Amino acid sequence: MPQLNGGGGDDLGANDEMISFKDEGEQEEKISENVSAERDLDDVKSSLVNESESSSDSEQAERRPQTRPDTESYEKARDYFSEALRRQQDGGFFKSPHYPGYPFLMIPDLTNPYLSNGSLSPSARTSNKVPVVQHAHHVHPLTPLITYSNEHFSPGTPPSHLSPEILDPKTGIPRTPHPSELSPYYPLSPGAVGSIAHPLGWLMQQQGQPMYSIPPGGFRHPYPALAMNASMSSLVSSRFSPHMVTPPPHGLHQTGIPHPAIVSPAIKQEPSGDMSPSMHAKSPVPPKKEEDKRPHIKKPLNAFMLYMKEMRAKVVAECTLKESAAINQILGRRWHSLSREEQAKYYELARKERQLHSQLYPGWSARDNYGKRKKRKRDNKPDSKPEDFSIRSKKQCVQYLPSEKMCDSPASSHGSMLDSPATPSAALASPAAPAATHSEQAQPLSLTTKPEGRMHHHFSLAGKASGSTSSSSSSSSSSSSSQPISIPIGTSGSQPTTPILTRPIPFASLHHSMLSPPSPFHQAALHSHHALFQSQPLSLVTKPTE
DNA sequence: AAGCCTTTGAAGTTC
DNA sequence: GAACTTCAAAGGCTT
Repeated sequence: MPQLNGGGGDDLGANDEMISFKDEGEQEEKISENVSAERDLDDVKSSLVNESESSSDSEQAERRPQTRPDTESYEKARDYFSEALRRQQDGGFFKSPHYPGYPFLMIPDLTNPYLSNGSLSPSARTSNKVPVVQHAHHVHPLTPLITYSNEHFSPGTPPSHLSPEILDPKTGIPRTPHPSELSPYYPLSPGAVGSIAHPLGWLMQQQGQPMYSIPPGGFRHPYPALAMNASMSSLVSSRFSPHMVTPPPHGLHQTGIPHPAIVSPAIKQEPSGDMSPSMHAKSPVPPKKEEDKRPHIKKPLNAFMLYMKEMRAKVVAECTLKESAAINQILGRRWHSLSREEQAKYYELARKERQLHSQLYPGWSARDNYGKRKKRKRDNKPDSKPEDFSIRSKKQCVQYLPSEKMCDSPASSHGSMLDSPATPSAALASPAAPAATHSEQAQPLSLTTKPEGRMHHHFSLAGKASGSTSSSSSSSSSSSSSQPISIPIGTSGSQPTTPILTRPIPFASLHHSMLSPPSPFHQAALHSHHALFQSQPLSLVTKPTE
């Protein structure tokens, strides 16, 4: 699969673009971004502090220790990360790649690829926690889009693009590199497969982790029948394991390489790490098991998810905050503050992901996962009135921004929309994907339309939707998603914060601005606007701005 | 142990 | 077709 390294195809261009290093200006941007991140963090932190303050002292006493266990390792990792950052800023050897983490160059994933499915390690959750910072710690600063090009890897291995075949570390037999080896995004499961020299093997070894194995005889493309172009193969390498593709009649799939997008329910129940690798290698899906036992094929990640995956470690490394919810808020804001070009890259990646996913799992549909996740029922009164919201939600919201600022709020919304890969570039971002779906077409604009829609949802929630028990969760999520700037305070339980609010962003104007590329002036204004916003605390909303 | 929280986006379902 | 819902990641927190 030589093309993995840029064998050509339209992907290459995109990949090249994506793996290109940032220039000086971008470096500066990064730095300032870090600064703004600090502010973001401060915002969130302050909200957390407030939250803590609302809690009893004893609660705080109990909580703090809980967040300390990793402190030491975290500090170390942080130091390491800082060092890496410093190097980046020095413009030296370690320069920040455009997509430091993408595709999915998350070390934790490496060590626990599909840990989530429990196939490899004792506890996905546990194993995932500590390394949060280890991303920074172990992600080689020179590892950009591995998926698209692994040439940045393997300090000790010759770049595969130099030779289509690589030697099997075990057998010494030349073989074609398996996609999985090329991209750590979807790291192989050490337990599932023996030990192959992963491009990040040096890292793995560094951690004392087992290397990935390959089946005797080396790798072969598991799905020869699967038509794949260069772009696909590159993605396949990272994200979608062939497992779920039409089951190979003769077991080529028996490489047993777990795919990140696949989670076997059965396996999930089996957290023990003593599961024999062969078990996975043989057949991830017991023939007898049916529907419910079918491996769970995850949805392809959307642009934001890709962005989050890549940036999470960075944000986490920048602060001591580890709560994903808080981190996600920051990331959400950052996402909106990204330039449309930057977002466009992620949209493009997401588009490819979807494309690849659809080709790998032709029969798969999001419907397959629909309603599978068990939701804890909450005691929201089905017949609660809209007003009940404020009453029901014990959490309070802090107003972070002057009310008038809320209007253009920013960073999150306003700016984002303007900066987001709006149409024109949207075309660039998610260009007429082959068979572009309606959703795809609306994709870049969704940023704009969503808030409105959700607002709707929110209001209706109070009225109609509130009736559904399951809606509580989603509603909370939805409502809050429409106002990422609102942070709940107070802890009383997990009652969803239902800050209703929203950013009164004139849809029409937003839409308009999205339809027409921002002028340089506009851009400049936006940037200053972002700067302003970012220097401001989160804005709040406790009540629906009906 | 399972689910919540939190984010955006895609795609599902419902009306 | 609009509105609403679910899931994707992640990890601390809650139930």
